[in-house]
Amino acid sequence: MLEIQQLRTDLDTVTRQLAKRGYAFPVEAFNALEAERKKVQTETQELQAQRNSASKKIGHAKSKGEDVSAIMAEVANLGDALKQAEDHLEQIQQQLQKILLEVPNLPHDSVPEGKDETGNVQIRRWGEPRSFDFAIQDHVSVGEGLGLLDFETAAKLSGARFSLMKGGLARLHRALAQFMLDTHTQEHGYTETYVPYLVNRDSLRGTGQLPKFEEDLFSVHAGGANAPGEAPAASFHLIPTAEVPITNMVRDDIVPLQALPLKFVAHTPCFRSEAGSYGRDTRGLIRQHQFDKVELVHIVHPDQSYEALEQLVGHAEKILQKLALPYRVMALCTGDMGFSAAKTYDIEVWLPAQNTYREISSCSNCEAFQARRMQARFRNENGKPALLHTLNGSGLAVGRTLVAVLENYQNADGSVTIPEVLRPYMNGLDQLASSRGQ
RNA sequence: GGAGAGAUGGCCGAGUGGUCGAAGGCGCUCCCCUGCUAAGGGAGUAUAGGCUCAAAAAGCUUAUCGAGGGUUCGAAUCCCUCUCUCUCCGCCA
Repeated sequence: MLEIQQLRTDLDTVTRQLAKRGYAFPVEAFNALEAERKKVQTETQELQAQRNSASKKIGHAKSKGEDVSAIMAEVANLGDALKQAEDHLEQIQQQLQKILLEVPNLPHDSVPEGKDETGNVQIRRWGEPRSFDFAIQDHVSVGEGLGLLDFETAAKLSGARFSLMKGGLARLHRALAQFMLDTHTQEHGYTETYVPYLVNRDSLRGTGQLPKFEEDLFSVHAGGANAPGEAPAASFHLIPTAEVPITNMVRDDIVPLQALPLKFVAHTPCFRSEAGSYGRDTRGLIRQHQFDKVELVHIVHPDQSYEALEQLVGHAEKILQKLALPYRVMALCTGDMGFSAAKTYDIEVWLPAQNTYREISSCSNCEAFQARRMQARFRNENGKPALLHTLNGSGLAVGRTLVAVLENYQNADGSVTIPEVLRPYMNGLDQLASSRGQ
């Protein structure tokens, strides 16, 4: 959410900035509502002041045993007018709020301008893609060839965009998550957290998924999807990312200055409806309704958020470096950034079967955008509450990391070498060999 | 699931219709006092808005006592709904 003051005083800048990311701010509707709001709010508050002072007088008079009928008469007609004014004001403010909640964040000055992903800018590249002297397979063929990856059964259990892993592959998946958690907690100073996978609507509003992206979420209702008479507010939503529960830890809080920065990591499943992505990445593990992710969140002093963003990306990169997986870091352009982000780096890992780099992490500084929605504050140097800055990034998407391992570490005989750093998590195993159902 | 109790400022806690944004205490800030420390005295100490203003300062004003609704000229206080916490019972991984 943007600052309403900024919209009132500097609307031109705001609309220009938003236009960079392809968002047309409804200037006229906003200005009309604002003018109306100002008028009605003043009226309402005047009426309230009248009522309050009359009521006070009645109180005084009564305590002295005086007659109050004269003052009562004075206020008699106030009620209806006041009620009407209050209702009107409420209605206007809801409309303003609706506009505000759907406006994306302003891009930081350093964000390259562009319309879509073709406008993203490569910042750096790490590692050299391995050259293969045999015909490579994609991760699906590798996994199925090993007998450890089974989409057919997953489809029977749930449907499309679900997966089933077995044996060494399931273990490798777990090993990756453990390895990531251990690295971030032991080497990067994150506090490990275990968080709810079902969250309420306030949390989703706080991080920006609601109200605009409802169709991307799965929701659940106690007692079944059609629980009679159940209000939508009583429903839960499955987290699309651990960013939601972790970041909302500080919602409605005032964090002491000396507690900053807060750095949390969590390994959670993520659930996405993938509405609107029909036909994209239908094969394999790349785009699933359910996937695991190790998420990093920073809650920081506003002066430090850009420094924190660089650190955050570095922490995610570290995982790929340890796994010796080639990647590149992209600065997303204005047109490709997510709703809440002021600046985003994507990390893209090399997938030999696709002969390209694919997103495996997205690290964003949301500045005060989420904090304002969440009323997440800290007590600043002057002892005054001020909005925090929030950042989040994948460190990394576990399923996609598994894909990268399967493809980059595959061998001619269909086996997969297990990266060094994962072997301690695999009971010393050094490769996934063609399974006879272990 | 059943029965009961509760939710008040940074914290504790008083307050059952009127001068209450809220006693008192703790904490914190500033000042005074005191060889140092400790103790003591005084003052201050919520948040988010709106309006006036070029702006700041300042002033005026509104809202907020878990959330939402209602009664009333007036609600922390009365009524309704919800959320959460605690105690006991039941069930359960």
